[in-house]
Amino acid sequence: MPRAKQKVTSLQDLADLAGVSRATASRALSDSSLISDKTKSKIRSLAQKHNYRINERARDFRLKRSRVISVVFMLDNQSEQHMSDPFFLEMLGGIADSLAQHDYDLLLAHAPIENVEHLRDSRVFRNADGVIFVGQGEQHERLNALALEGTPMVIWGGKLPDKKYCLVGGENEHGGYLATRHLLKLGRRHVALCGRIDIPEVAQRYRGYQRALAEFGVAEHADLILDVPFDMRRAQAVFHDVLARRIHFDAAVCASDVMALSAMATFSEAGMRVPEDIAVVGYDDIALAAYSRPTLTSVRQNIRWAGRVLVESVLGLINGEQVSDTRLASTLIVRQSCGAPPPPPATAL
Amino acid sequence: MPRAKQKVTSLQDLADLAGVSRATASRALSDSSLISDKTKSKIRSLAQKHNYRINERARDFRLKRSRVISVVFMLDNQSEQHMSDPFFLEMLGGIADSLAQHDYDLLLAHAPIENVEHLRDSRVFRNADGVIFVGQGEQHERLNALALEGTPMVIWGGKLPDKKYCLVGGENEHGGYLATRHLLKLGRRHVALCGRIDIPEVAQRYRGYQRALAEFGVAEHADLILDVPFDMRRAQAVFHDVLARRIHFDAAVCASDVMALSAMATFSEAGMRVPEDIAVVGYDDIALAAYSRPTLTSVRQNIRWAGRVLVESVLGLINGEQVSDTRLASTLIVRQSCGAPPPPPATAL
DNA sequence: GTTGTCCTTTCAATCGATTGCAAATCGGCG
DNA sequence: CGCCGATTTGCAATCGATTGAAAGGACAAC
Repeated sequence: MPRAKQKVTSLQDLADLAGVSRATASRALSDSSLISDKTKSKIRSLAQKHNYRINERARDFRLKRSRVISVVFMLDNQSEQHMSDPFFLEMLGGIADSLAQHDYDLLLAHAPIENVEHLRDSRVFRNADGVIFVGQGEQHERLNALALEGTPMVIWGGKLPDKKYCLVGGENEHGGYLATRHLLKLGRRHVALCGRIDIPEVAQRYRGYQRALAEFGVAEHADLILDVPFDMRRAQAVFHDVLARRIHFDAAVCASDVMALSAMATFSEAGMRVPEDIAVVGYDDIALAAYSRPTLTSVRQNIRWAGRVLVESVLGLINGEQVSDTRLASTLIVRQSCGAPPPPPATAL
Repeated sequence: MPRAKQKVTSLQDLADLAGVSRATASRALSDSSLISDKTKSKIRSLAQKHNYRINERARDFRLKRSRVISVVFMLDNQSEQHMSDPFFLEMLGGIADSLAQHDYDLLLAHAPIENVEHLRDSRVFRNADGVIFVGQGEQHERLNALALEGTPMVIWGGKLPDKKYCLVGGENEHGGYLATRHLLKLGRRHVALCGRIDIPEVAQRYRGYQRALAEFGVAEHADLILDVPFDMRRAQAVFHDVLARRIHFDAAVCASDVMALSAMATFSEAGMRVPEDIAVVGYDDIALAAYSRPTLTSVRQNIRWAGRVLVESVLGLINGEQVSDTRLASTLIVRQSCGAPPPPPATAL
């Protein structure tokens, strides 16, 4: 009958109850080999009976750790911070679940892709044992500098030659290749690539795009490399502009599903038929992609797994382990019709 | 020239540097009236010069607070936790921004709608100064009990008569009314209501639905009240089933945009024309709603503002203030065509 | 010179844990 | 009984801040 007479809140209370010292109680609970089994079990059962729970904040303070990991989303919008892509939610869900499993808290933050410097002295770095960046933006150099300062740090993004940080990323080259090849196989010969080439992940997909073109003997055309931002509104503006400039293309590889949906809407708005006139392929395979009309073909990466890997990598760094980079597989999901493939594994939080 | 000779990490270091005691340094930094201006400015400039930052964890420990607010998403899926709705991301973004502004951390968690009990003894409650619940699920009683235990707690949801907790919610009755009236005005007479009536928010919208029907002299039909879960996959199954049962309806009010998109896809998959045969109205007005074909009419609530209000309410409770409930306005967004209204304010994180 | 007042500053306890080292206890053996 | 070594437990410092109470100093009045 676990009925507490009076609240046992501190280790001292528990120790008093057991008639031992605080030190003994502490060691008993942490299963130190210094304590006899008899004492251990006595203290443990008392703790249970009085519903004692260690004050984690006190312990963390003493041990000079925080059990907090900061998660920084790098957003490509200069002025206002926008984060409307379900991709982020899926990634966040994967990270959050995994952190919870390891008894870590998560501190959510965002940074504009053009400057992470202000994070250095913020809670993001000061109050956390480690940091996960989602996206590199254009901050490669600054991220390198931050990594060298010692805070354990892992980044989701694309590999750059001189990187000093631990990286987790998808097979972007392969993904770009798959998407492009898919369209070429369908007979398209004027395939646009939409995204910001100065973002490492997109740059890699661009290489895959080039490889596919080469394989099919199709010449690359500079006009078809479109600098489209991830932000929905601004993406739409760019697509409008592209149409206005009467650039001729019959297919588009987009850097995200949201971008693809945005493209599809803009194109059909302008009177073109999708996919008859312009076929579109997205990236990420978000759950909603299955519900668009026409349904969206997309390159899937296992984002939830990516979250788990990011967490395990940063915890490894915290424990002083040698952590190597990880590359996650990319697969092309071709959707025939809405009902056919069941909606992809939805984002669990 | 802010050049630190040796690291000044603790208050003690700073005090030594200034030739005062730790107590004086502490008071100087917190602007206590006990300290003379001269001393204050001396200590402050020293702190600046040596780049001293207070150890927040130590302070929080001393002050027995955590500066963490838990955010719990209540999900309606029994088995696996799914959270694919961009609505959550928008809400989370609003909450996260607002918490950051007040220098609070956020601890992300989820709970199945059928049981929040396990949270009681988890970090969610033990390590946080307050808790925000997004959704009530079917946990009204348990939430009441938790609220009475003393942890500051605010809930996003629908008002229930005997609630003991602080509530923030939308004008659900009005929203349901607007959506239904919109369809009735278009001449539809067999309007289905899709959602789970046992969830308070949906129950309120149902009342608005009834009011609109009554206003147009349309009889309510029990067959048209469809028990559709929020989860995309399961929603789709229900819509399939409804079609199989040959229930006749020419319009649907859905409890979320994701549900509406799911409905539209299923219906057109089955050969019906949307909106000619079945018109659909969603709820939340997520950014992607503007990009669906046909575009989705939806009821908008200002979710980012809701996040801010939730945060301010829970902080108010923490400060011992009397905090009253808040109701946010709902407006119907009728979309004519994709490009016409610019995409709604995207979700900022 | 002594006393009283007011303004500053310091002393020292405290929050709840961990841990190196010293001390106590125990059992066994000469 | 005394001693020894091994095992078990306790002492006390420590992490970095806050804060009530006491002490110190300056200055004016008596």
